[in-house]
Amino acid sequence: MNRCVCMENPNALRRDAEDNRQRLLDAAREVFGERGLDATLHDVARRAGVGVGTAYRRFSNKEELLDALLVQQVDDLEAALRAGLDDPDAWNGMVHYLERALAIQAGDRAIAQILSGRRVSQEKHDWQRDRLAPLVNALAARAVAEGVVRPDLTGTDLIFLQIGISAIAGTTRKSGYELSQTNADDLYRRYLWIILDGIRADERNSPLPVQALSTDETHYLLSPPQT
Amino acid sequence: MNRCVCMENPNALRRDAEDNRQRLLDAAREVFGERGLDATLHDVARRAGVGVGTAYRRFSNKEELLDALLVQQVDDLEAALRAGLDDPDAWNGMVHYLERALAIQAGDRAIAQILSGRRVSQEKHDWQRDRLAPLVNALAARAVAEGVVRPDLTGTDLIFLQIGISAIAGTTRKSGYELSQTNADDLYRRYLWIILDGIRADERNSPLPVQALSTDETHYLLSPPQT
DNA sequence: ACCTGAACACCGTTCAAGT
DNA sequence: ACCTGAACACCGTTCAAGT
Repeated sequence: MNRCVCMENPNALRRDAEDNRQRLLDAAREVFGERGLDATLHDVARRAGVGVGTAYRRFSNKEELLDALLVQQVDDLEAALRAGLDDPDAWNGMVHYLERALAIQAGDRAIAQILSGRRVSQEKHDWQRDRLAPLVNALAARAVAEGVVRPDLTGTDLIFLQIGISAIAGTTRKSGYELSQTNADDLYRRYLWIILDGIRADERNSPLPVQALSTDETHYLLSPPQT
Repeated sequence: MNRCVCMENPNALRRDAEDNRQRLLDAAREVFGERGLDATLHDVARRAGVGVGTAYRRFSNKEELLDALLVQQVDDLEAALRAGLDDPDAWNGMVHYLERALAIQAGDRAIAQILSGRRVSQEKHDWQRDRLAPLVNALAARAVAEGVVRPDLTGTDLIFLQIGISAIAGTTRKSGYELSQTNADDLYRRYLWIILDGIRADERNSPLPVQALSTDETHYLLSPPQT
């Protein structure tokens, strides 16, 4: 019996339930990471070695489970952002953040699909505004202040550009077969670097035709109120 | 009776069948354009005013129907490419092509979804290689030859960059509600222009970390042999 | 409390029955 | 020939029955 555990935290799951929850998360990360969002909850449950019903007892639906995975990724992104801000050089910090963020996204098919347009959860996306947004904004603002990027660059620009590159990475992600010399898995970095050249401060930069979105508008766009 | 028609072209569909085919294509363009790839064939058939079975008599499956829509879009893209090549100014021709191509893609949710990563048909994608690829390659090669873009730019780069921007457009495509001042529908153009600055010839351009893919490799990646 | 798997609804696809 | 819609399989989700 685990009375003490219960007394310490009355909300804690029973140990077997907690085990199953973790097993489901692990299985989900594998299955969705490999096969993308179209993978089946039946498959996830099978890989986790539990019944489908158990998945639905721990997560109210498929989206909730994906959301839980997203939260883990957001932890990683937050770490990457903080590392970027810690870099004494504003440009290097931004570049390293983008490299790291995209490596995370490119390695997980489901994440890439979500970021490149497929809606998932409508709620719970406070994460972006509350946790990541101030950090990306700071990263962009510092680079602007030091004059290393074009003066009209914003944090939301970085988000949208990440979305674009992530879509490219999702397309080039090899589905099993080998490609001649070039490693297609890294191809997205070519476009990251082209975009970095477009971001860099340069008197030849053209004035942009459309204003950037504010953080709130971006948040609203990426996770609109439920239908 | 339509004996003459039959004699002229023995493969022609009966008039009612041809009508239904067109009705299905129109309905499909509307439904998929509005709601994206997740829209139902039942819905398309209903909007077209025919039974589901009819859809399956004209198109062997959902992918085939989407393919038929793609073919129409490819006609438009080809026209945009030819117009770009006809422009006496290499840079303007390329920019106008990209603007036009992205306007087409941004206006259709299904197209944007397809381009930003969701696989559709495995066959029939000879179109890209056979019809569009030589034209994009020529557009890029001319700009390189005239020294208006970075010397390492290829036609396949334009394709992948389009994919990225298209993903951004798909994300910002408003789903019904208004956004303050900025028109979110046009936001993708902001990123097109940032990318154009990254593409433009400039001695400060950084060497790219990854080689471009050849046309054949790109084709292989975008429409691999069947599983 | 929690677990399981049969059962239901929905959508892609097929096919027997109609014209 | 072509059209139709009921019918089947598959996957998301629920729930009665078991521990």
